[in-house]
Amino acid sequence: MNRDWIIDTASQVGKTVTIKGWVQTRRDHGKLIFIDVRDRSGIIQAVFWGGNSELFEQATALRSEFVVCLTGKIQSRGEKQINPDVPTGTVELAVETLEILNEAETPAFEIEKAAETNEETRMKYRYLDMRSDRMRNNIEKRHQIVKLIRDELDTQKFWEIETPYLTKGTPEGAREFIVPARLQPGKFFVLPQAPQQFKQLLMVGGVERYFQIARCFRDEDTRGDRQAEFTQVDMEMSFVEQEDVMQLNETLLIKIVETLYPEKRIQTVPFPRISYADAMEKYGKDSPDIREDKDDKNLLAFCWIVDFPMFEKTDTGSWTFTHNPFSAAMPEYRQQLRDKKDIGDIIAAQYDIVLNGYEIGGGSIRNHRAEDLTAVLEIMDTSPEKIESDFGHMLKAFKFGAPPHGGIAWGLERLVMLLQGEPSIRDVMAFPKTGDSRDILMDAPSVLSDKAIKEAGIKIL
RNA sequence: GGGCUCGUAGUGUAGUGGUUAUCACGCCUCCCUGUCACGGAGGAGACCGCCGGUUCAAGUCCGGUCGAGCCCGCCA
Repeated sequence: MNRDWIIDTASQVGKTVTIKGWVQTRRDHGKLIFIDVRDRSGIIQAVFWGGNSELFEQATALRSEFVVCLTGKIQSRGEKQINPDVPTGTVELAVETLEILNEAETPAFEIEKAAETNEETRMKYRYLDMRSDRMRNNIEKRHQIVKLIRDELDTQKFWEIETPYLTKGTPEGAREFIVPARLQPGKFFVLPQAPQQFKQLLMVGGVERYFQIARCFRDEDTRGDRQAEFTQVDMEMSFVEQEDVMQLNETLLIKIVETLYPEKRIQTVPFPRISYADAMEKYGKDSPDIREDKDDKNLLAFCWIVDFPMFEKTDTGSWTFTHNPFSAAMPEYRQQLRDKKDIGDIIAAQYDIVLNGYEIGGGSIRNHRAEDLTAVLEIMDTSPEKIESDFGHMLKAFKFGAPPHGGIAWGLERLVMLLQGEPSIRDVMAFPKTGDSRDILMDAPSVLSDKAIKEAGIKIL
């Protein structure tokens, strides 16, 4: 590829290079023009000297965000001309040729001032926002975190497997996005709120160790730390107990911080473990912020929340699960679950990972025996017909030699948000949605044609 | 479903119910050979989100609406 990265030029004095990027600023001194050129890697000062040359005339026409290809020689700057604030501040590009690859209208906001610009404008012009240091750094760091996770889980013998996005609705939990099934009029797929059932079926399938960087969809109201569409680092393992899952994940989180955020300090290692009851009593929430100094930008206080009650009473007095129906009881409570005795006292083999007051993940050991899952559903007074229609496929699968298994899922954006010190998960997503889950860049959702609606087999009320 | 905050040139903002709506950045023209937040001179750009009401008079007060954000509910 015929281009040199700007960041590399700092050590390339004397070399003739080809730089491609965007014009960040222009400082026109009449017979001397400086152009700061930006690519993904950095910024370099390009110099055009005087007179009436054709090259100089071209440089006069350059404006903010023009896309250019520059060739020339990297030269070191005079001592008084060094800019210590820029990585390439000791060198500059003596331009020999300039090609304008594309012109640009005046940007909707100054790229260098994106941080002060209204978020609505930033989202509408996300492709401009992304050119800012802040957003580029967030996107790059997110990539590096995901890559580290992939590499690490690969060495731990995990397989990355994609599970369907067109799937079956789940009976409880978050409201789901629905997708009309054209070939089965009147029937619908839903988009998964999590790959939960599929990853358990992978365990039945003998995969043993699975992970996925999985997109999940929940049609609920949003928050600064919740989007309708988000990404989970989802994993599941066979032949493990709670301790194994927690250890592996703790090690992985520590490795991410130590490798990619060496300036940050983890408050306590191993991560403290707090029972659900203690967390509620002491902090009033199950995602406590246990930082000693909440003003310390480099302090990361991880903790595990454990010993969740398996069931809680609903408003109507019946039992419901606190997490999901697939969670198993702690080993010492498994007989009690089958006997359906003292239901409110049963502790689940369930764990949440919390960072600086945010739940960044949660998981459990699952019921791998059909009778245990059935017991959970019966405790909740689920009718035999509903058990069969909603969970029959899982119960059936479990009867064909399902291994003991368990797993966890992280909210990737929340983790990246906290590591990057951003106030919202929108800031670590390339194309986030607004508070009412609209995409103001693409203008979605949008009205469909009558033909498309008819083909989908649906009617608009 | 509910509560709260905000909406003024391209961007960020100032603006006691009273004349021609403030400032900075950006933009345009001209000048400038070492700037890097370049500098200098000049210029354009707003009908104050939208609709209605109160008032002699509304950017300012009231109601509604649209849009953005925060929070509660919700998020197995």
